[in-house]
Amino acid sequence: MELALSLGDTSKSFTFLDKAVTLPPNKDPPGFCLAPSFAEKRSDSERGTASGSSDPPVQLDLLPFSPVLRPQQHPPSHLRIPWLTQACGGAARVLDVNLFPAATAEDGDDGTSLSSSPNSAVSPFQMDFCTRNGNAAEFGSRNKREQQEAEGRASDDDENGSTRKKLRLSKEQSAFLEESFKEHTTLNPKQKLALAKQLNLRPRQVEVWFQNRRARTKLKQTEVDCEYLKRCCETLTEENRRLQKELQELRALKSSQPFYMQLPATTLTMCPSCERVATNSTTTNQTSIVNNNASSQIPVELSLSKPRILPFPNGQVQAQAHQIASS
DNA sequence: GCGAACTAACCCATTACTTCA
DNA sequence: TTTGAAGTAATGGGTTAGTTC
Repeated sequence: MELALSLGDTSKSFTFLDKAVTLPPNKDPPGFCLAPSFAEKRSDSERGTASGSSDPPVQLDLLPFSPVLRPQQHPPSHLRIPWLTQACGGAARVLDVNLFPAATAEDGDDGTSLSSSPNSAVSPFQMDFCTRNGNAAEFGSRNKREQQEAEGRASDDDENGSTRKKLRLSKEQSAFLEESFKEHTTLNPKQKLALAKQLNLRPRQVEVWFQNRRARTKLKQTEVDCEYLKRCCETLTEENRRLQKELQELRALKSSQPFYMQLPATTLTMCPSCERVATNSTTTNQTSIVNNNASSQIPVELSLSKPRILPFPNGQVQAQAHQIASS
């Protein structure tokens, strides 16, 4: 897979709940957005809204774009991200929480209730597909095993937990969570509950999925960074090798041409008219002229950079060189 | 105002399980 | 059929910040 890392301002396009998503309509999604930086702790207010971070985000573009759902194409009509549905003017309808008796009874392991809050983000969701009592067939392409898992999920959850059951999320669930993650990498409690309800999962599962997803994102970012630093290191090593070689050559040149040794100057320039070399000392701020008649070498700048011919910077220096040479 | 206790949310390392070559 | 690697859901501990007393 080809990876491309781009740094830029991306988070502004992605808002939460109250603003539309500004994905280009006929263009591929902007890739894999990493914002905010996971190296930083967020304040609780930021956690609560999952937006409004003033820190410039880091965008990681993973190419080719992973085959996750696009808002225009996916998810299917029965799987709408609540905030997207609301923002994009989808056919959202008021959710009657009484449709989810099992959910209100269960309501997740975090002990929060979502049934009665008038401000709950749950209410305007389009909830066409499933309820907590496990009508797993509505996930469409879910296979038999997944259906069995979904049907047995509630009972498994209520067991004493002696054995750790690992439930595989269905493709639709994963895609839906992925799409949500693209919009915001953290969830507030209401969003978490809403997602859990829509996906027929426990809030804890949604929470864990987002945690693991953030961890995977960070891991990918680390790999990209590592690769980038590796290339930087290789480039610098090569550059260092080249400079060392150049330094050796210059030292050899100096030893074979002793007159260079007398020069405190770091810059040698040649007067194009008299063909004399002028040295511009940076330490003494004094210009001296060396007769170049017997020398066949080109004037060079004695530095650790690539040697190059130096023109006289201006006529004043050239006149000064003439003056010193003639005196 | 200050600090201890509590809580919630998160990150991180790790485990446990599933899938696939 | 077996097996090891990779992927990932889940767990537990630690940290941080907000709230309450």
